[in-house]
Amino acid sequence: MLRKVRGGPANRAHVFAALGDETRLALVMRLCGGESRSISELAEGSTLTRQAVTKHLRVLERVGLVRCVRAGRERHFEFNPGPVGQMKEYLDFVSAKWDEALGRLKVFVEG
Amino acid sequence: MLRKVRGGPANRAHVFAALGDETRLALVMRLCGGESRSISELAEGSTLTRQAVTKHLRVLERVGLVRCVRAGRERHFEFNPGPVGQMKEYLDFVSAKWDEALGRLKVFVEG
DNA sequence: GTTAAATGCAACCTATTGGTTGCGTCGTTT
DNA sequence: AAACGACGCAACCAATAGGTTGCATTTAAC
Repeated sequence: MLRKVRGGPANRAHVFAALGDETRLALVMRLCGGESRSISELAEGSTLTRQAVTKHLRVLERVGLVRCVRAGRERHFEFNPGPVGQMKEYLDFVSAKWDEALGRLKVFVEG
Repeated sequence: MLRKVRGGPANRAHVFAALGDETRLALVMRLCGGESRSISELAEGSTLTRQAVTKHLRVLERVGLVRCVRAGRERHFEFNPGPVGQMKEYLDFVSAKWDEALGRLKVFVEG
């Protein structure tokens, strides 16, 4: 994935990297439905260990894609949409730059 | 990044993982401007070796974010917008599901 | 036909990932 | 207070990522 950046906040690459794993993608899919879940709940359906799921949740939490709130002896994780917006902004920028380039090419070809 | 999936086409996680690296993010930024560049050109501005840049380009190529066309003794890499669209679709789906959940919550709270 | 440039290929190295197991801790529950 | 449930922490492991170096190959240029 990514080398850890000492103390730095999550940059774009880290956010993309956080989604660059099937397990974490599946976790986000489950959590974006609105209901927050405990670690054990999230691990229950999976073939993975609870600790493995915990590690993935931490990765998602570091980049802000999920946040965790303590509830008694459980930790409930819920989706946080902020970074998704950031990613879309980046992708839109790339698309726009590409479309603009295509536009220039068209003008050039057509005279 | 991701364990290699034997023979399978690039799934969503692989595409996100491909952007989960600062160097590759920078490469995409340079290439989405429209002009295709050779490996040496792309390596020139970088602190990295040509071979390192080559490896990153292959990662981007595997998921379809760039494609390569041979031109004499050079290989020119150009941006390909397809996977960006796929990523946006996924992110839009997640956002929509989240907004829908918020909507249900609002209805529940307001009676 | 040499030479030089752009690239391919393979070996190698280190740090990180993704996963496990074992055990300690902290709240709940009875 | 004892037992159980959800969790944190640390050690450990195999595989991969990211990077390097060295050398062979192709192609352009002189």
